[in-house]
Amino acid sequence: MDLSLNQLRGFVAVAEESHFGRAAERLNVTQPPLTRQIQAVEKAVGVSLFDRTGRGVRLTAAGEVFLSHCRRVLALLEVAPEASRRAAEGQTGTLRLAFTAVGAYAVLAEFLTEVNTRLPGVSIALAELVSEDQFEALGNLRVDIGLVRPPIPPGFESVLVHSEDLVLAVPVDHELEGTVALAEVTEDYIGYSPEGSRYLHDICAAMIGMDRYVVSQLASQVPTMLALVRAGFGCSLVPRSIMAMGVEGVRYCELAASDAHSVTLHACWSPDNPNPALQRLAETLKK
Amino acid sequence: MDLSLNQLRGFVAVAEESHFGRAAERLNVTQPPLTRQIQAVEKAVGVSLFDRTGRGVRLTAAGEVFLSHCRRVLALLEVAPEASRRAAEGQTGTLRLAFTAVGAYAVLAEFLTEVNTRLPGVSIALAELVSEDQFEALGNLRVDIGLVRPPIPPGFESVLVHSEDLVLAVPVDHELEGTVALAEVTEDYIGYSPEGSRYLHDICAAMIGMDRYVVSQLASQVPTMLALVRAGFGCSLVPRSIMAMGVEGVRYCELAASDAHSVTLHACWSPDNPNPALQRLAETLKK
DNA sequence: GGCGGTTACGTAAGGCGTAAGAATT
DNA sequence: AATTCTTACGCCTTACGTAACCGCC
Repeated sequence: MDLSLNQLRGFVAVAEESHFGRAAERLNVTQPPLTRQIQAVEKAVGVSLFDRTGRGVRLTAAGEVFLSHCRRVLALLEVAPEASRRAAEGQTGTLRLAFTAVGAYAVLAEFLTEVNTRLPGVSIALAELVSEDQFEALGNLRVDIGLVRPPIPPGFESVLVHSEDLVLAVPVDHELEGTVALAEVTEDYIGYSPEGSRYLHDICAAMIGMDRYVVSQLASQVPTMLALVRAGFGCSLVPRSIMAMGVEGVRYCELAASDAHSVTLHACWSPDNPNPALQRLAETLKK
Repeated sequence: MDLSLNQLRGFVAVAEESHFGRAAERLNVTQPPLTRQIQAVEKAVGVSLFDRTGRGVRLTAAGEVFLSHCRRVLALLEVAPEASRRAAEGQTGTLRLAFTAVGAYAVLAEFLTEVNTRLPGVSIALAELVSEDQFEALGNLRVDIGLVRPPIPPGFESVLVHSEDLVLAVPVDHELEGTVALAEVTEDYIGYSPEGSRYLHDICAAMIGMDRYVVSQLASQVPTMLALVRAGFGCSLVPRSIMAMGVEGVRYCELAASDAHSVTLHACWSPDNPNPALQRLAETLKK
């Protein structure tokens, strides 16, 4: 023998009314079904849940406990469909967001507040991944959306999230000042790793030329690069937003208009991803 | 249309197996019922809970949310009978305990640990009531057990919880010392209220005689009485356990054996009270 | 063509309502 | 005698299983 929700509802009604007749009226049924339901529940639970007092009934201690369980069960079932529908519409749920360390600094905070505004109620799970891993995770649906730099492989959708130009990071005691042309620079360049930061590596290499770009160190983490700049190993081209990091011992020079080059960051996702929260976000992002 | 527990169980099985066939096998049914159950659930919830992928199925975001609700519902129902049975056996639940302010000091802490030891898992709700209100509350079943002083009205069960003799509280600078006889005392006595502390009032009045007992003040709260003793309004007979309060400006004299009188405190309850925790406690107390 | 999910139909079980019964006040 | 819960019985709804059917790799 097994419990049914009807039996539970009957039990709750009788418990709240302390009276089979009134409970039956409330449920729009006759008394006999209620009697049978309560009997079945008591048999299933194994203890008596009511004291029959002659003029009405009264919950036993076991009945009190069972009642609180029933209330929670019924309340959960009450809200479950609504909660599921909200999840289906992307108004709730979880969005798994990946970003690159270098890209994160410029826009992550802003992007998070943006998402929070557009998708209130959706919680966000963060993961720092290099671009290569991001595309794999996006394809496997282990991540819903990524903040990546170009090039974006075929089969993904994306929108431009941020664009900024590059500035020249030099040691504080460097002789160059103000707006500089790349031709004026005589030092080596600290380069980006062609694996970890393919996009920035390629752009910088194109701007400078590989002959001067291949240097003592190839780094992919911007803090590491700035530390090398500070230590006098050379200078480096970094996204403007990095200036906000305020690294001691390093200052930044604007590039002449002819040398200026902007780098972009894109939000990227798989169109196959069924996460409604993503779908909702994608719709608003594409506008 | 309404949800049923069978449908929920079917949904959970399919969700966990990602496969109608395996889920059916696990539930010892054939596939068609599962199809119908899932369809009914999806219709009731109003959204699609699975993506049918051709080789198996996959939960949608809404399905994930609904699944977690179902799991909680089923888990609650799983434990509900056991929890109710434990409550019926008095192994869990709530015991409402009343006590008098004057009686509480001697034994309440000890009695609480006693109850806690005998009835682990039972939580205790405390209420301070004067004896008169206690008996009413015990009769109305608003309280399960009370710590009262005699006399105990008919229709209640009780056991002796504590017995102690009375000592004489005098101001620190009083001339009497050591063991004293009541005849040696020349001061007035601070008396107990015949309403609030009937038992102590009657005993003290009998020990001392009403002529010397009727004094400037009638108090029922022991701290008040001790304050009056300290202020020099007289002396007072108090239960020995009050000595542990360590009231400044008051000291205590033993009474001569001929004058010694013990006062008792009883745990008292209604035999009609259906609270299983009380029944269990009563059984162990009576031994 | 096989695997996996869906639809159709017959049968059996479960639950409701009406009516009559038992117990307590 | 009246109120309240319980039991008995007939009917209907619901839900299962078997069998046949679609859709996709």
